[in-house]
Formats: sequence, C-alpha cells, structure tokens
Amino acid sequence: MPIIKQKTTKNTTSLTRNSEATKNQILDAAEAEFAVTGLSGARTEAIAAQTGVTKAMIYYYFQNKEELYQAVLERCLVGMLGMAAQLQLDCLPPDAALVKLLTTMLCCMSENPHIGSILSLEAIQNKGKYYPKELGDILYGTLVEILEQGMSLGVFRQLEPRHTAVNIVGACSFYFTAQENLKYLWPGKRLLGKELLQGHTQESIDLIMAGVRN
Amino acid sequence: MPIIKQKTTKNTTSLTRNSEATKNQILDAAEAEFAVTGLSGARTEAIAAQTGVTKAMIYYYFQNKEELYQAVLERCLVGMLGMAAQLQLDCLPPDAALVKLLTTMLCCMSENPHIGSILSLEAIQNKGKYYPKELGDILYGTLVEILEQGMSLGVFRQLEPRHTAVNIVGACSFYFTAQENLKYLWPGKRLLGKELLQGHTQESIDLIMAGVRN
DNA sequence: GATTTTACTTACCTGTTAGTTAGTTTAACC
DNA sequence: GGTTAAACTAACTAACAGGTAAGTAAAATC
Repeated sequence: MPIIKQKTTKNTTSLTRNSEATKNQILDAAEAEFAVTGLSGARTEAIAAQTGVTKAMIYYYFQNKEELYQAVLERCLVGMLGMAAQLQLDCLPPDAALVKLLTTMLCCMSENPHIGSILSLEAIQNKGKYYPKELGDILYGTLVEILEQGMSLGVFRQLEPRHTAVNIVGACSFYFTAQENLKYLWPGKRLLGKELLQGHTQESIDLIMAGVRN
Repeated sequence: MPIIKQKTTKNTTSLTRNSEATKNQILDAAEAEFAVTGLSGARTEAIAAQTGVTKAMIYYYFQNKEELYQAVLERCLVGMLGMAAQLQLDCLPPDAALVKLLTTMLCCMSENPHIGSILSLEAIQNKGKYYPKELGDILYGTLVEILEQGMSLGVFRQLEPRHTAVNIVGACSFYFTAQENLKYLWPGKRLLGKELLQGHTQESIDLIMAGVRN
C-alpha cells in the first residue's frame, strides 16, 4: 500500500492519526464484512472492531453504511479495471487470449477471495442494484469478443458467445464462492492451498478450452 | 403439494386451522426469505408476513430461527434426493448419463431458483455449517463416477474428476445465482423466460460435453 | 354439551444496531 | 506557545428484531 500523498511539511508517516490510512483500514474491514454478510447483514460495529478505531469513524468518513458499501464496490471495480487494462489481449490469437484472460481471472479471484462473494451477495440480496455495470461490460465484453473472433477464424466451434461467457465465469468462480460447501470433497486439504489451487486453475482452463475449441 | 395425512375422522381439508398446511406455508415463506437474506439476515417478522399467520406461529412449530433454517434445508435435500433416485443413470453410457444428469440439474434449478441461492449463502455466510453433506455426496459422487467411467472407456479425455465436477456445477448454477448481475447482458429479456433458459441449457450442455469428450 | 387438546393471537420483554451528538486529543500553522 | 482545524472517542437514542407469556378460539373427544 503505497502512501502517495505527503502534503504536509512535516513527515506524517506516523501510524496514528493518518486519515488516508484509517479510511483504507475501514474499507478493508468493510470489504471483509460485506463479503460474508452482504450490505444489509453487515454490522458497522463489527467493521469498526476490525479496525483500530471506533464505529463513529465510519460515519466520519462515509455518510452511511450504504455509501461505505458503494465505496467498497468502487474500489474493487477500480482494481479490476486496472488489471484488465494491462492485459493487452488484442495482439494475441483468440485461444491464447482466452487462456491469458482465464489465468488472470483465476489468479485474481484466488488472491482476493472477497470479490466473488461480494458480487454473489450483491446479486442475491440486492438484485444487482449496486452491481458495477462497467465490470460486467469489460469482463463479458472481452470474453464475447474473444469468442466471436475465435469463431470467425474457425478456431472455436459455433457457440452462443454470451451464454458461453457466463458459463465460463461460472465455472471459474464457483470453486471460490462455494468453497465452504466443497471442502468435504477434499478432506484434510486446503482448497486455497497451492496444490488444489493449481489443480483447479489447470482443470478449469483445460475444460473451457476443450469446450470452446473446434 | 399432496396432502398425505388425513388422520382425523372428519374431513379436515378446511383451509383454516390446518397445522400441516400452516407449517408448509411457513416453510415456503422461510425458504423464500432465506434464499435472499441467508440465515442471520432473515427476519422472522418478514417470514410471518408472507404467511397468513403471526410471527409467534413460527415458534409454535419450530424451536427457533436456526431450526427453521435447518428444516428448510432438509426439505430441499429430500426433494433433490427423490429426484436423483429416479434418474437411473447406471444403465446409460457415460456421455448419455452426463447429458441426462445435466438436463435434470438445469431443469431443477430453473424450477426452484431458491436452492442455488440458499446453498450459495450457506457457503458464504455460514461456512457450510448447515450444508447437507448428503447432497454433495450424491451430486458430486454421481458426477465423478460418470466422469471416471467415461475416462476408462475412452469416451472422455483424461481429466481430474472432482475439479471437473465442481466446474460443471459452477457453469450450470452461476446463471441462476448471479442472474441479477447478468441481466444487463440481455437488456429487455427475462433470464428465466423460455427463450433464454433454453439457450442457457443448450449452451451449458454443449460446452461441458465438448469440454469432457475425447 | 362439557372438557380437553390443538391452533392461533396480542402484547410484551430484552438485546441489538444504524446513526448522532457533544466533547477530547493530536498535530499543523503562525 | 497559542490558535485552529482535523482526527477521534464515549455515551446516547430511536427503531428494530428474536423470542416469550398469557390468553383466546376452534376442533376433537368423551
């Protein structure tokens, strides 16, 4: 977490009384809480307890719980868009582009397991009211583009790109969002451990690539 | 909903004061509520409001909210197991068996969109504490069996059956649990309408079968 | 038709929770 | 070093939510 702003003359890297750091702490704690409970179920007291500050600070930095939730979603969105921008898939053939996109997606979800849960809860509980539409645009838009290009080049079989894109995202994300229900399948092993994670990544890519290829 | 018990001498199909019917009404309402909010988020008052009776009736028939939740899960489980028992996949070749299982699964989820949400929320919010283990056993067990049989017969490619089973369930279920986030992909169309549903079913089966076949 | 059992309601209690207010401490600035 | 503004806290409020108690009405039983 790079400290960008250093506006004061004095060195303000002091760990206490740093508004930017506190705000981020609140956002981190809120992200963790929202990822389990969703918007309405989240307890501001619980969020505060995870930070070093009191509940009132939440209302000092954010208008209310809803705005805090939107800020968390916004921060996720920005992170994802930044990642997507670096991919440069245009210069790759469709199959290589798809593999790269899948790898990145899976890596992203394993590094931040909150995102999948937050978006799932957003769909189920809030009927997608706060869903960052841009995220859908970029993710499914990119997937559809790659699939269409692959079809026109004859590398991929004839398929309906939007349904296929949804199924691809579903196949990749389910392992993470449903992990607590799936742990019985691998007794004694950690689903987010290196071994199983690598297995899931490989198998997901294999299944999908075999599923779309001609 | 067949009325099985008719223990009294008098005809008690009267709509008021029917304990079995009331209990089922509560379970129906609870299922709908839990499917949106999960266990902790569910409001007993809201459940009661959806039935014809008062909140106190919930505690007349069930010890507490947790037990009501478990009863809802139990009822889902029984329904699914009953459906699975009728499938008779053993006498089919692996590819036909897989198609039949997928078709049934997709059909099941489109008819009862609550199940997917409830199980998702169960994983995310309760860490699978109340997850009906039997359901996982039968679903993933059947899938793994089919996949292994297909591999040994050379019909399916070499794959890791458990990861693949998870990815298959993920691909099929994501459309339903995340539908509210996905609706922007098909502006003006109903995701659970006949047209899109048929498309999703076909595309899911196509993707998965192409993904596993040799 | 009187009694008992079952189904159901109203009113309440207790703890919880989003959000506020009024005041305190820290540090920046002159 | 005194002033001011920003960061922060403790204590509170009003509404909500799980669960209960005490009582009522409809059936079933005799």
